[in-house]
Amino acid sequence: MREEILAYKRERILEEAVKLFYERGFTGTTLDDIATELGVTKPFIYTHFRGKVELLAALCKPTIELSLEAVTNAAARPGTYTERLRQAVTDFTTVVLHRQPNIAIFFREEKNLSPESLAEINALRKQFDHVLSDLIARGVAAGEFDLRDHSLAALALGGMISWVYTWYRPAGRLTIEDTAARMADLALRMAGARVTARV
Amino acid sequence: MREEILAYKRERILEEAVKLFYERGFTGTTLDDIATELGVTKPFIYTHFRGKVELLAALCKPTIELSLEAVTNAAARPGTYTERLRQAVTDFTTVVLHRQPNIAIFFREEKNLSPESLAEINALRKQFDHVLSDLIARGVAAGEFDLRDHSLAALALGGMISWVYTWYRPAGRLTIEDTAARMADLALRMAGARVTARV
DNA sequence: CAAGCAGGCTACTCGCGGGTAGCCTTTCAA
DNA sequence: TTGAAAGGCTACCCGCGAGTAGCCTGCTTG
Repeated sequence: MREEILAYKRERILEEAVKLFYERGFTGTTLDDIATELGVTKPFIYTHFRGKVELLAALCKPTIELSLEAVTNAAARPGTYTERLRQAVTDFTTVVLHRQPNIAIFFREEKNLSPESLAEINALRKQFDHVLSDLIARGVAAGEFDLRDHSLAALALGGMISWVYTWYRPAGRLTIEDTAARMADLALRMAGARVTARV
Repeated sequence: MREEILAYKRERILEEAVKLFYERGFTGTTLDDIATELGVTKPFIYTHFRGKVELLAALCKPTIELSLEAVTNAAARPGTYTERLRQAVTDFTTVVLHRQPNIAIFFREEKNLSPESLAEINALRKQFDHVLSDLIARGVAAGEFDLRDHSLAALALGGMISWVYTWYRPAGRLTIEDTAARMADLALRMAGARVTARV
């Protein structure tokens, strides 16, 4: 019970930090701003986090982990490589869109992370690229995709999807599900997969 | 002559600012850092720029303008839409890669721009998306491309290319020209263009 | 009811860095 | 040779915000 309350407080702090960092930037947000928004004072935050940069890491890392999991699980599931890639892109897009602020903050505020946190996160990103690239390579080997440079394709594909954090608007004409599905169609087409819908 | 020297000094300041903002971030760089790197002192910078944020705007805006010009010129040139899209993607990628630090700084430090500068730049970006989206739409209408949602395709395509600023390494295995050419191939494939090379 | 403690707040410190006032030096013209 | 202006530097100010010391309150337990 006490543990749960502690965890809840942590969550609330992070929630508000995400909102403000997203709107005003990391340096544009003070700990007092966050505290005020929560109806508490600055020292309260220090009972839950070591400092401002730890806050930043705590809101970036789990999101990158989720992204990695999404593609890893999709790549490992049974089925054709086409199906797996569709799943990977769909799930990754979904993560990006559900965590849009966190993703945006990470890419913008990378330089404000501690070297240690950044190294950890970059290791995850490297894995991410590897898993995706590998999935595509196996699809090519199986004759499902038509590509010479699977590494480049993985980067292009990862970029196309990551980029949605810059333009997606929840109030816009596309839902998260629509967007994810269409990204998957575009991705399969880019990979040169045989059976593709008209996007 | 005096004008030229003035312009040269401005350029040198910007050059060093780009380098440091790229490596350490906008907030992580002090005006003293830039001055020291140039072998001058802080007030020297103030004889050429109003302040730190003006420096930031001065190094972002022209780069976005170049990007817009690249796609605008390509879209307006004669030839098939396939040729025009290839040109647009090639040229835009080339701009991004030649101005990689500037592009990176813009996307990271957007929140540190003055509202006025940001509004100006965002107007350019909106034009950019419109030109690209329109080019694709006309290609579809002409039967050259096969897409239902040209706006989404433009965003996906723009993202795929913009994203290269995050991963391209000048010392890596691909030259700027190679990268641009392959991006163009991927883009045409994504657009569903008829004649496409194996990427 | 007293003692102790957890949790949070008030009220500070202090370094950093953007921005500036005013001086000094060098150059050029008369 | 002197005067003046341009260009840059020294030396400062000052606000801001991260981080902290120590107090206060109210709840729990004996």
